[in-house]
Amino acid sequence: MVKARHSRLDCTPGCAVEAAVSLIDGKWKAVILYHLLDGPIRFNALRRMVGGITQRMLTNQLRELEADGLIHREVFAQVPPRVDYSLSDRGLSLSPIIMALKDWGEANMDLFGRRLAA
Amino acid sequence: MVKARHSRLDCTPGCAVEAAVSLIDGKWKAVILYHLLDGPIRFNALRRMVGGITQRMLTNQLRELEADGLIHREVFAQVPPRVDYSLSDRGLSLSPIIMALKDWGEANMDLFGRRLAA
DNA sequence: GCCTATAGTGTCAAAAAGGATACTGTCAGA
DNA sequence: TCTGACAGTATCCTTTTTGACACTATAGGC
Repeated sequence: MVKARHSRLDCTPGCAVEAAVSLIDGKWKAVILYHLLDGPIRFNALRRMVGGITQRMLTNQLRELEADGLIHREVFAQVPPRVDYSLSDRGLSLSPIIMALKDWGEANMDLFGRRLAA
Repeated sequence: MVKARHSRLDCTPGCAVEAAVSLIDGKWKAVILYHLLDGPIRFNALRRMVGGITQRMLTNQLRELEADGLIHREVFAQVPPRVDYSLSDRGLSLSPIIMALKDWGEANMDLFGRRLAA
């Protein structure tokens, strides 16, 4: 039951674009999805991969992605807790977007201060 | 001379993704770029196409896109003023991203309240 | 003479996003 | 016994983004 976090779309042309960006905007979501492309991953592992994100933000973003039906959250009843995050089918269908972003970013690193090391 | 609006990229993997989204995030930029794919367009025509954007926001977003080297701004010395906006080569190279967003958005309109009319 | 369109700018305020820090409970290892 | 890892919460605060509204100058049409 996806809640209507995304309203106000009366759908001019270009609305589809707006709808899609609304799911991956913010500083972190696209990066999170990118790392999830490699397969299921635990909360703290993801946190280390993303780098620079606080626990609070990571939790927030993951919850929103889950609410939008893009990722799955699986809790293991273990005692050092374990939670795996993975892409749903819908999330996986975003991969053309994510990869396009990555390719463009790599090809245009010169726009930014530092260059990709290797 | 592109200014360093985009700093802090010490480049973990996934940084390319972060860099790319930083250029098209916000509620409007991707939509603006999408409409620019159809060719040069005047300020107010763009405003009408985007729909719901204020003058101030449109101006802001266009200036940022220009600063990032994604669009050109051509001023005609006429007296009802005329300014055309168009994609630069670099902006045009974003089209895979924009089209991927559009395609995904159209394919997943069911996530959002209303459906694309036709 | 008045209204409209053009492409903006300036100011103020509200809302959203993001960040810092401290806290939870349990178990394994030193 | 003390510490760290795990996956978070809760609270507070700052920064950024977005929106509302008013204002500019000039030319053409009525």
